[in-house]
Amino acid sequence: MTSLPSGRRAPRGSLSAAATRRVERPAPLRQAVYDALLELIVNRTLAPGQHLVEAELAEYLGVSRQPVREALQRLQTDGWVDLRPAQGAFVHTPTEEEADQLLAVRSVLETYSAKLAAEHATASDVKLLRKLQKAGEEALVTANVERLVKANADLHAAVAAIGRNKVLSEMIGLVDRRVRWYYTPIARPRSRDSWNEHAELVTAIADGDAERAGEVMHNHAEQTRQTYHDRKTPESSTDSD
Amino acid sequence: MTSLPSGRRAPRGSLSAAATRRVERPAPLRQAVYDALLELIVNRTLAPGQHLVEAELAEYLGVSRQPVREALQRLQTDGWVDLRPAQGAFVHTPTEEEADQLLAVRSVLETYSAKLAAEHATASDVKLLRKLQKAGEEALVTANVERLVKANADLHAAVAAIGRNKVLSEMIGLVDRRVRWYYTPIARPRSRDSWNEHAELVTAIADGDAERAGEVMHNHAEQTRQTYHDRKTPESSTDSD
DNA sequence: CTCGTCAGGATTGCATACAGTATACGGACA
DNA sequence: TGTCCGTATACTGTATGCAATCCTGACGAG
Repeated sequence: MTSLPSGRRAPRGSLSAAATRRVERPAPLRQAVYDALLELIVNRTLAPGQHLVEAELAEYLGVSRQPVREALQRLQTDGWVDLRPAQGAFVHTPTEEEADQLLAVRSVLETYSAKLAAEHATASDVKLLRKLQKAGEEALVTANVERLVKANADLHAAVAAIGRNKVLSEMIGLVDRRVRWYYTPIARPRSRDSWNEHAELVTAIADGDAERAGEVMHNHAEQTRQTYHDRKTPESSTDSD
Repeated sequence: MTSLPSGRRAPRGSLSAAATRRVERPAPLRQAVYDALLELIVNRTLAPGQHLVEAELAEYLGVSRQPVREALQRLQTDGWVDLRPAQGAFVHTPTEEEADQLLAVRSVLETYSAKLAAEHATASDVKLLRKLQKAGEEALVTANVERLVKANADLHAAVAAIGRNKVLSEMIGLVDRRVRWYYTPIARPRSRDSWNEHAELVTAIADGDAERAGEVMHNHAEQTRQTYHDRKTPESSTDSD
């Protein structure tokens, strides 16, 4: 290290360039492991209820047990796995009840988020929303499931971000990801309606109409909840919410 | 270990005694460490911004670094410490902005919680609430800060539990603890008002009036938020919310 | 006097080793 | 044949060791 060019320093330029966020930190291994395991859980490679053996995961990922354990810790507090003392980690099995409760909480948080967004939205914020809305519509016509899901997530995340409440944003992010995990594989015959509602939402936010934005989002979320309950017909389809 | 009386077995008697919950599991050390550290943070023994050195904590608690690390992981995801890669753990320093955002989220969650409670409350639930309310009133007249804080936390937790939404309860628990951490040491000149509002709340819940319960709780939470903002007079006092 | 460079100590991140506990299997006895 | 018990195995929980990285402060050049 004695003769290495000190490449860790921030690039030259005015200090105001700090808008580019912090310098890239060494990226701890546990974070990578967390992401990897989460991906495996969400895409069902690791099935709900499955017993996760630390040693196996460690070998599979090419690391030692230590970072795996730390990742499992976080996965537990985020609700993705259950950690039973002296027995190990199990992929969380969502119950009917829990899914509904989660959808209810999501509804409340998203409604508030929409209100805040309507109060804070700037011109460029609206522009971004319109762009995301457009991306969603396009994904809709091409029937690209992958893109639909992503577009939906992006839009909701953008609304949360506009609200300027970081605590709320993080919470919504967490809840939304779990909702998608429960909900996506089951039923989604309402992508068309969903994006119409999104359009309404964006309009309300653009108008700065907090009351209406909250109302629209509330209905939007409750529709999703309803759809979840009505799914006794395992009709395949692609919802984006 | 071969000749020890098998003292871990459940006491003799009918199996139906299982109502006493599960057998005490080996109680992982990390949990104890988590609780210990959280206590130290909440009571300000570990000051905000302070650098937490793993080795020191380990020695202080009489364990190795491993369980300390795992506890720190959880403390991070719960928002109590910041874990900077390759630098270590620092007690989280709450900003003005963050505290307000947290209070806002709390308001939303608690409002919903109150509505649910009004819809689900049984006779025995109401009885419990009345008991907790009474405990609070007593703590109020004896001006016992410790008991006041606890009584308040108990009441809110009970309301959340009555709502029968576990996801919501957990979230409220998390948020409330952090709110108390930020808020308690600063200003609390409204214990009297606070408990009057509690009384109103309990009544609304007992009547099964969801609309009103939500309204009361909303005002209650917003009052707290307001008080937080108005505290430019660091007048010592004892709030319970 | 300011800035760049570099050694030294301290601390984290990861890997490995050991001990304790839970589950599974197999044999003995009623 | 069914039940109970003892042993074996597998896995988790905890402890320790080592390398990489970061921060501090001092020294020297401009």
